Amino acid sequence: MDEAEVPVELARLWRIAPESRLGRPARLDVGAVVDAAVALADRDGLAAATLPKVAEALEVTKMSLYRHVGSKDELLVLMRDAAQGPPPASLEGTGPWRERLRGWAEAQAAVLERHPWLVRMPVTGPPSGPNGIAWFDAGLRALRETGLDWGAKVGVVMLVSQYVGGAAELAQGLAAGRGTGLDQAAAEQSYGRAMAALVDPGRFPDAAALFGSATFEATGPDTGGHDFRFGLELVLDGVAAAVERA
Amino acid sequence: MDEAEVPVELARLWRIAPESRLGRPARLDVGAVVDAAVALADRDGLAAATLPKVAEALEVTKMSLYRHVGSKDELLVLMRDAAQGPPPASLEGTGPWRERLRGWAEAQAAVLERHPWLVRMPVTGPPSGPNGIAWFDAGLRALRETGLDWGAKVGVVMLVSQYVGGAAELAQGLAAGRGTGLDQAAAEQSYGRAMAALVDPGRFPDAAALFGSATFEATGPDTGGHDFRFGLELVLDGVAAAVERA
DNA sequence: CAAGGATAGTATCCTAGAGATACTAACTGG
DNA sequence: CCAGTTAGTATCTCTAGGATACTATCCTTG
Repeated sequence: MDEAEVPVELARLWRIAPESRLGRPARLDVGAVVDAAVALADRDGLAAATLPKVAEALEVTKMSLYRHVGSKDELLVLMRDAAQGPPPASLEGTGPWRERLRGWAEAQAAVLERHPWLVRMPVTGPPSGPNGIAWFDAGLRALRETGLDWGAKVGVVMLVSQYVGGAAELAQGLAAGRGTGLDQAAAEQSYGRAMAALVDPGRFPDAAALFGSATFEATGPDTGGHDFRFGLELVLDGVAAAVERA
Repeated sequence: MDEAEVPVELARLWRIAPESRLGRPARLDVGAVVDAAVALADRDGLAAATLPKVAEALEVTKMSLYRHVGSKDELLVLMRDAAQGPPPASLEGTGPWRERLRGWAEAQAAVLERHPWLVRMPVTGPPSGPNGIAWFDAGLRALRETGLDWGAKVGVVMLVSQYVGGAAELAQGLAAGRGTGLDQAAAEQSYGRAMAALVDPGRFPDAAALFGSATFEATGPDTGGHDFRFGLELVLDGVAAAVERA
């Protein structure tokens, strides 16, 4: 635990305070800045979490934020870890790996529903914050009894995580379209109609058949959840095949 | 094929020219703008594809671009479709669905390698451009003989596509870290060391065990390809389970 | 063959964000 | 009480996206 080797950004992520009692006492700290930014993103989307707006929310000038976060990109990393939060205690229990991994995926989906902007955030690398690590750890723990090697476990955890993120992104994409008078049904109908006009059955036989089918007309609000389950079970089936092989 | 109902942005995506011979003839067209933007993104990343820079590359003022693309966001959509290009002819052949879907995924991975910035582009909805539709169509065609219903086929195609994108994103994230003198091995070693210092085996037993293992030290340049195959086969196993059920 | 309408491209403005620099303010320990 | 240390401020620059009002160039029609 030699913390001297840890770079500054990681120290901030893990909230390792230098504990210096010198100089002017701070009104702000990393947590306050990040919380304010997360609150803004929750309310008005990721684009609203700008340095000027965060500063205004904290009643402070923009530049003072740089005392605590280093850069906008670093703020984004901090925001992700903070918004994720720790994995819920309900994942602690024991049980068959499939149930546990399913629960893990659903818990992550719940987080993404609470903070929709998390989905659009660029992934800059492997998890490195305390909460990111905690989720990662929980995912690995679900696979503990499977006999998979480390590489496979990592692959499985990232695959499931990717799936959850992709599904959330898709759900959000479908849910967008309201806002300027068009409700979701109208948006989808207009998409379907335009596609029907553009997709030539000669060039794109299968796609045209899809758009010709009733698939894009009967999508109610519950479909998202149903589709999510379907894909998740598919992924879990794939994991099961790997587990049986090991 | 009533093209009157198609909104302007879709008309531009599909290159449906209004064919008006009136007025001053254009030096530019949608294709030229998009190609220039793609070239910039290929060379210097997505952030380099700004309206001023595209305009400079075309020796034209920034504002003239708005005659052809409508907005920056629309340009991004156009760029995606253009960069994807049509799916390769090699996917046309027939064969068992698993081989075909695998080939489809690999072809898509190749596109993402050629245009790395595609990975980071926000997904704004279902595919709507000609190339996006063509890829989608090819994916559906690979599943034609599986007996899956439309909803399942769509889910499978999107799942595989998501997987490819996620894997590419991960590969890029790992490949970043060079640039300021640190080569990849050094970056990974430094990441591993910092994590080893921060991840408390008491709080995060499985993650700590992972970082303690040799997993993060033995990753050569070929590992990406290997991991990609592993995850892809996993996904295909899941699809196989769904196909057998149908 | 000249208007005049239609379209392409330009010049100039504004807003907003990220960040650099140089400053002032507040505290603490010698 | 003062010198060093740290927190927050004021002001400036650069870059980007976009709005508006203009000029340039061409085709068509009278």
